[in-house]
Amino acid sequence: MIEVNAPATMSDVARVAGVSTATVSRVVNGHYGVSARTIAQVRSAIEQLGYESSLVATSLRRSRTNVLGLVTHSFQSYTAEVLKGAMNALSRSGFDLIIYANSDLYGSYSEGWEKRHVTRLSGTLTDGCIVVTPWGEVQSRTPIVAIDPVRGSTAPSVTADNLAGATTAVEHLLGLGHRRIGFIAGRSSLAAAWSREEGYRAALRDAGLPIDPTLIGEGDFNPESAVPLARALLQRADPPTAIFAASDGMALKVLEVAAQLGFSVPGDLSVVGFDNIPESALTDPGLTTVDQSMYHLGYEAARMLKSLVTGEWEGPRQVVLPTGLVIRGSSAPPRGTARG
Amino acid sequence: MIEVNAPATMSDVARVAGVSTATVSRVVNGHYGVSARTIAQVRSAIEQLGYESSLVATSLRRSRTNVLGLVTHSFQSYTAEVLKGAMNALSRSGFDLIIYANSDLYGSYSEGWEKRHVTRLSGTLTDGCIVVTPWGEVQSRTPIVAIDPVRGSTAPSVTADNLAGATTAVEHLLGLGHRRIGFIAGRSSLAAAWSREEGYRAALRDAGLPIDPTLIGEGDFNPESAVPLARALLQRADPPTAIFAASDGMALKVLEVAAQLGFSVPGDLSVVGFDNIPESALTDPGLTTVDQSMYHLGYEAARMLKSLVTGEWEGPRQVVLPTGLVIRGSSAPPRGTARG
DNA sequence: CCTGGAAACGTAACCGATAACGATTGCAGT
DNA sequence: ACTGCAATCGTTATCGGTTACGTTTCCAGG
Repeated sequence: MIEVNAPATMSDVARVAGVSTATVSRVVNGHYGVSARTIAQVRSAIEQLGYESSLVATSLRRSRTNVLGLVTHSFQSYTAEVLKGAMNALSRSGFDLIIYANSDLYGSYSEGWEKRHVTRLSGTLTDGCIVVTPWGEVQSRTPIVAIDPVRGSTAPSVTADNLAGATTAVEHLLGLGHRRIGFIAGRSSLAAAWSREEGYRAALRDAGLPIDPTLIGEGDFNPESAVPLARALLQRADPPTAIFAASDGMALKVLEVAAQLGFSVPGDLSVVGFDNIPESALTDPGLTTVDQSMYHLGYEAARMLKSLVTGEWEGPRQVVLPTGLVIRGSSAPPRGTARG
Repeated sequence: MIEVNAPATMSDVARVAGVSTATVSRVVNGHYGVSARTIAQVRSAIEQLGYESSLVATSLRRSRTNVLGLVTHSFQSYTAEVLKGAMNALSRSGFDLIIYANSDLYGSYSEGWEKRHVTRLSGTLTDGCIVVTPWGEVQSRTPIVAIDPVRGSTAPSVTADNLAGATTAVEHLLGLGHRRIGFIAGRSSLAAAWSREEGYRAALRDAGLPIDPTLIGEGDFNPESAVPLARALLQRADPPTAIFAASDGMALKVLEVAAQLGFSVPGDLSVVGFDNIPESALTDPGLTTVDQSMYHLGYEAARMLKSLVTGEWEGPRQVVLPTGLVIRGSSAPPRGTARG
C-alpha cells in the first residue's frame, strides 16, 4: 500500500525502482554511469510516486543550490517592481528566487535585520542575496548585491544616479524661476538619500543661491514622515514656492498636505518627487519626478548577482543607472513670474 | 585561527564554548537542563562567532519549521498587496514567510507549477503554503490556502464575494440607464472569473435583459488580453455604451483603447472594473470599480494558514470577504439619457 | 578460459541541526 | 563514605539528499 499522505522521498523512489538512492540521485541529476534500463525504471517510479526533490535536503548537501535570495524589510509598490525585474533577469537561467521576510520585525526597525536574514539563508539555502535598501552594512560568505546601499559601502551594489537626478530636478525648478525651494530628505544612512540631498545642494550652489537649512526637512522615505515636515514648511510666514521631495511617496503626501492647507498646485506651489512610481503618473496634477526604474534596478541586481555566483562577472561592482526627468503638471513657474 | 570566511555552524560554537552541539541547541532553543554558567559560555561563543542557525538544517530535522510559504506565478501590483497583508497577519506570530518563485517558468504557463513549488517546499521547508490564483488544484501533505481558487475546489481558500460584487457593478450601470453592456472576462478556470461573469449575467437576467454573447470577450486577467477585445467591442457598428471588465488591469486597458479610438469616458462610454487597485483611483477620470482588498485577502489567508498549521482553526475553511462598489468618474448615464 | 578494465551500481560518510537516550556529575540523606 | 535521584551534558541516530569510494558485473582481448 502506497503512502499517499507523506510526500515521496528519494528512498521511496529507490525502493519502488529496486535501486539505491545513489542511483536515483544520478538519474535525477543526469550523471553518467546508469544504464538505460535503470533510468527507465527510476523515471517510472518517480512518475508513479509524484516525487519532487526536497529543496532543503538538496541545499544542505550541495555547495551550489542555484537559488538566489532577496531580503527586504517591507513590501511597498516598488518592491513588486524590483521583484519583477529580478525574476525576468533570472528567467530561464536555472536560478530560482526566494524572498525571505521575517515577520517578527516587519515594518519596525531592528538593528541588523538584513544580516540576520542573509546569514540564515546564505549558509546553505542560497548562493547569494540581493538586499533591498539596507539599514546597515551586510557581509556574508556568499555574494551580496545591495540595491540602494548604505553610504560609503564598497560592496557590490546597484543604484540610480541619484546625484545627477536630484541636480536635474532642482535645476528644472530653478529654470522655472523658483528661488525658495524646500527639500524633504530621505533616510540619511542610505547613499541614495545622501546623494539626492547633495544634488539639491549642488544645484543651488551652482546657481549662486544660499542654502537655507530651515528649508530642509529630515524625512526617512516613509511617506508619513513627510506630512509634518510639509506642514511645517507650508505654514511658515514665508513658505517656499517649490518643494522637492526625495521620494515620490513623500511627494504625494506633500500634495495632500498642500491641498489640505489650501495651496493650489502648481499655482501656489510646485512639487517634484523622485522615483517615478506608477501612482505619480496618475495624480491630478501629475507629479513631476525623477524616473528611476526599480524594475531595472532589480533586473541589474539579479543579473550581477547571478554572474558573481558563477564567477563570471566582468563589469564594475558598483553599477549606477541613469535617471530621467519626467515633467508633469505639478511643476510650473512661481506665481507672478513674467514669462521671458 | 578563526575561520572568518565560512559561516559559523553549531559545531563551531560548540568547540569554542567547549560543549557539545546538543548543549548549544538547547541554549539556542531555550530548553531546560543547562546550567547558567554553560549558557553564558555558549552565548558568548555565539556572539563571538556571529552564529545564526541555518534555516535549512533546522527545517530538515524539525517537523515544524515555523515558516510559511507563498507561491505565485508572477508579481503584479496586487501581489505586493497580498504580501503586505500576509506579512502583517504574521507579524510577531513567530512565523516567517518565504516566497518562492521558479524562474524557469516565470510568466509563462506551465501545467502544475503550483504543485511543483509546493511539493519542493512542503516536504521540509514550510509548514504550509498560500497559493495565489492557482491554475489547477493543488494538494500537499501540509496545509494549503488558495487565494482565488479554481472552480469547484473544496480546499481551504480565501476569496472575495465576486458574484455579489459583479452583480452590484452591473446593477450600477443598469441604474444609470445602460442597456448594452459589454463584458471582458477573466481566466475561466478561476472561480473568481466565473463568479464575476455569473454576476454580470445575473444582473442582466434580473433586469429582464437578453444576454448577447457577442458582447462578451474572453480575456484572461492579463491586461494586454483586454486590448484586442476592447478594440473589437468598440469598433462594432453598434458598440456598447458601457464595458464591465473582470479586473482593473483590463479595465485600464479599456480606457486606453477608448481614448485611442476617440471615445470619451464617461460621455461615450462608461467603464467599470473589478479589484480597486491603487492605479484605478488616480486615472482621469477615476475608474469606477468593485473594491476587493487584496491586502485583506492576503491577511486572511495568512491568518487561516497559521491556524491550520497550529491546528486551532475554528472557522469555515472557505472564507468569502465582502466587496464594495467604488463609484468614480468613469461611469455615468449614457449619452441622450433624460435625467429623472 | 582467464585476465583487465571500464561501466554500473551500492555503501557509507556527510551537510547542520534536533532529540531520544545514556552517561556523568553533584549534592542531600543515611 | 555510600546510595539515590536530579540536574546537566554528551553520544548518536536521523531528516533527505549527494558524492567519494568500493564492489560487482560484463565484455573484449589474449
